[in-house]
Amino acid sequence: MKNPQIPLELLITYGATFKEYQKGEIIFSENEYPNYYFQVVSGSIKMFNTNDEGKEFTQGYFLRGQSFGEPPLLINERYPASAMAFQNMEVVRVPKQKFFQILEEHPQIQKDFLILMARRIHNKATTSKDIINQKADFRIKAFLNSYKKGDEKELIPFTRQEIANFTGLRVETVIRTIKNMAKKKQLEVRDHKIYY
Amino acid sequence: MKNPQIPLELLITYGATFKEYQKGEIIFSENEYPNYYFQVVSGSIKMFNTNDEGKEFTQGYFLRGQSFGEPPLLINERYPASAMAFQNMEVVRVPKQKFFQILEEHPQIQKDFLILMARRIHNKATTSKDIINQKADFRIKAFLNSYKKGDEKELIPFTRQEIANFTGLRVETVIRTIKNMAKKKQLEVRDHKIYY
DNA sequence: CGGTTCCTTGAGGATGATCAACGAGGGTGG
DNA sequence: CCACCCTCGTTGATCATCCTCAAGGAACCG
Repeated sequence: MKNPQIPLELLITYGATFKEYQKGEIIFSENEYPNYYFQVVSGSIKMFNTNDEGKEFTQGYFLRGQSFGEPPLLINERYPASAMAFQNMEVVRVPKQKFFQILEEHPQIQKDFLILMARRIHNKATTSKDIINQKADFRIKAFLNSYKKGDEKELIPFTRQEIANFTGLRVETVIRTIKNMAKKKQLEVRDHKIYY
Repeated sequence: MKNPQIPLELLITYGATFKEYQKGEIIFSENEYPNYYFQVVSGSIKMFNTNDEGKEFTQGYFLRGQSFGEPPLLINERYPASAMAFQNMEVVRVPKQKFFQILEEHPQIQKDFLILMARRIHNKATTSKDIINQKADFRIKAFLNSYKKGDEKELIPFTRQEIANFTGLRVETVIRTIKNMAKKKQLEVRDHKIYY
């Protein structure tokens, strides 16, 4: 695990336990009260909401080394979204009180969390403005840009459904829009795979 | 100023300066790099984005005592949105380096900021899910709920345009939807004023 | 090879956007 | 006090984008 939010060894000294999840399993659900601090050991998770009509909205993905679900823990509120294993994966967790204790006893870690939270807000503000009030192709471009690593054209490892869930669009709209973008040379589709 | 994020006296010992803005004046703009830590002394500000077609999206309002624009400051990034005086108002500000110094020298304040950032994320996650993927009346209800203080029916102090900017809708849509909600007794409109 | 997941296409529909006027109320200066 | 202006609210008509529904097709995996 590279650059874990909190080193595993440290977590272990505070009584951390490890747990495996199969792809699709729920780690916690919207509206529950948090009891643990979580970190991804391997694999990744998806944070998401489901609306009245069953349509899903993806708040974000969390990869190996990243912590997730801390804000509600810090402010004693219910989870605003659910967390699901996006692949077979492993998490490490410590009980709430232990987490607070870690923050107290390790000022540098507390500071790291302040920076992390700031980064998350920045991210969410950017994502919001890129989705709300924007046309389908703009939303998709914003998504692709944010998940792109380098400058070269690269394979986008998300299904059209996943892109739809993240951008607040429907699969069919994503398919048609992407086709259009390909026609305008804004991206490439080879073998149903998207390169951007 | 009640419950200011950082007490004014303390800010002053770190060289804070005060500045007044007229309603509509810009305090900082999207894409600029931050140089100051800001706090509202009186009045309020609006954080917002403008899209290609000039349509505005309101990220949030910040009232007296609240700090704003800290996340980009903490992570050395550009502002993702602009800040404008929503009324005639006053801010207090300290230079970036002084702000970091305050955090270093006052652990309790650093902790307060961690909590504050967590609260903001929680808020943004909630707002996102209430806007993206939702129908007009749901968006408006979510907005009204979030800005409502008590349990009694109360006057909503926002224009329809402001509601539109916050919910990602158009004024006309807000007007028509509110009219409809009034017909369904979900709120009241007397003298053009909204009670909810 | 069969099942599962993902992708695709077309037709039709609905919600919200756009455009163009106009109305209402409040404040200001003559 | 009245006229004017400015901001905000309102309405109707038309339009566009995206959604919905329904039906297959393609790719991949065990």
